[in-house]
Amino acid sequence: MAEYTSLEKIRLQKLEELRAEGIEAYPTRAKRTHTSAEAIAAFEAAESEGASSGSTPQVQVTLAGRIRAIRVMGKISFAHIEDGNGKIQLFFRANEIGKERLDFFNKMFDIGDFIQAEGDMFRTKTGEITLHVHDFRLLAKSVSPLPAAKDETLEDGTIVRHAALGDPELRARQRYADLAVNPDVREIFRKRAAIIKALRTFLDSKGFLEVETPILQPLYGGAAARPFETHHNELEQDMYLRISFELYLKRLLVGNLEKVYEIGRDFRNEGVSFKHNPEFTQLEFYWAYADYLQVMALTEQMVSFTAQEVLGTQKISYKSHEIDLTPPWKRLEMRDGILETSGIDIDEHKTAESLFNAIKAKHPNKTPDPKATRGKLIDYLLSEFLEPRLIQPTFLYNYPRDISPLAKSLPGNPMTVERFEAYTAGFELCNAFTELNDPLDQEQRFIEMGRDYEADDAEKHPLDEDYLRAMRYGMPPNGGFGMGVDRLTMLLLDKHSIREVLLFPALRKEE
RNA sequence: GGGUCCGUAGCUCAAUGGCAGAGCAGUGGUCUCUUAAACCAUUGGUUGGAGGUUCGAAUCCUCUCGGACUCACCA
Repeated sequence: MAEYTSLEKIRLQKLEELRAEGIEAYPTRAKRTHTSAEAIAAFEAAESEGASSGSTPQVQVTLAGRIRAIRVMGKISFAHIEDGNGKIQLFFRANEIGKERLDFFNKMFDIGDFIQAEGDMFRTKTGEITLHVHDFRLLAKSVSPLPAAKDETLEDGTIVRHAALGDPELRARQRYADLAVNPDVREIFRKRAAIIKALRTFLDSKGFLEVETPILQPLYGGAAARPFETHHNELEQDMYLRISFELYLKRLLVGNLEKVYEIGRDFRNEGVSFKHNPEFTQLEFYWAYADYLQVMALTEQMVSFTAQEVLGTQKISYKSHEIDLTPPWKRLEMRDGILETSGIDIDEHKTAESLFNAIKAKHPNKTPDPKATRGKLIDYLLSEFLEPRLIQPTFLYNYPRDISPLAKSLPGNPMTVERFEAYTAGFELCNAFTELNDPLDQEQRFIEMGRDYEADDAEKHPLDEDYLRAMRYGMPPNGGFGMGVDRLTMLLLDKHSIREVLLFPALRKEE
């Protein structure tokens, strides 16, 4: 049972008064002929027409929206309402609607209420295009006051928001309130939708088929992450929420679907941070007869296309960095990048022990994990030395085999696989490789993986026999790709926390 | 999970051991072109929660809840 604040009690009192007067506070139907933007455009058009013919513009509209500000001035009142397309001012005057109706508006309507108002458009003395209200009605009463900000329009047209809802927890927990009072937050999610649409448009245009694979899986795989576990009662079996799409999408290549992609949710039962949420949106595609170099070329096209579609430019700003997404992006072999930044040539250290000693000798203050595999040490060098310097989009390619169990080795170089990651603004954007399609090699890698993780029960990975069975039928050579859509959104919109680009990020439950 | 920091009115924020405050919002009033409207008056608090130290705690201590940043983890 909700406990009401004093402000809410006042509004509940108003609801009772409305009911007593026989006024429905939540009518079933609303009417609107124009959005705020359409009404303003219609009036401007009528104005310019009137300028040539000499007539006064006549534009009758019915608007609907949420009250954001009320200014009562004796026998007139002003209000601003906001709808999905913007704001517009309402002008109430006793001359037209009568003193009684004006008092009714002043007394019974609050910021946050939804209102329907009809009248004709005009320009106020200060030039603002405004609705001259002849009739109005309540569409929905707001019981709880919105954490409403006040917008100040400066002389140069910039809008300063005062007392805006700012508490990051409250904004995420009550995203509905955040969205209601912060138009720029709504804009983030419009752009996010545009990003996903652009990705689809791009892949569709390249002949990829969008598919949907199981989220609820009897086995999980395709990434190194702990899964969420659940249980199916009727089947009497444990199930997992997927941690990647990879193994199912590649089964489709076995089935002769040559180019497939999926955009959907992955779930990883791991830490939460500014770039990690337990559920996140992933894009993966698999492309038969392509290799990682072709995937690289497609990646830079796809990301630059998306930026162009959504932002109208390929030059973006992230934190204080100016980043140019125009292809081609820089290509840097991982070995060279690590050598340049750390002074260590990983090819000269074929074992974990040798590489560990080299790191300690060269960088005594660094603390790599002495139990790490060679691949993990290389990953450590990458994140310590190289990653922070990769500001402009860069493909880092050729990765150690033992941290890439699903990727194919370079011909003649079994220690290294054909894999790349794209880095921008110092963080990883995507991960791709020439996919391993040799069922016997794959089985061997799974067994090796099992051995590597044996000590660490939490990261123990099941061997997916069905995936191997599929692969034994024959899988075409192919290139595969995965990208966090949330991360791409952060990059393109210059947002520095994943929570800013998720409508409802994971939060601890209240109380 | 570790470290650092934060939590005060519906919102934004003051008060650093000595009477819990301001602006906005709200309520009552003046006001027929305002726009962060203005002006006059006024309501509003278990200072996240529990315990402790003290003559006295928003302030210091312990525990706890929630969050931010950061580290670890995250093929």
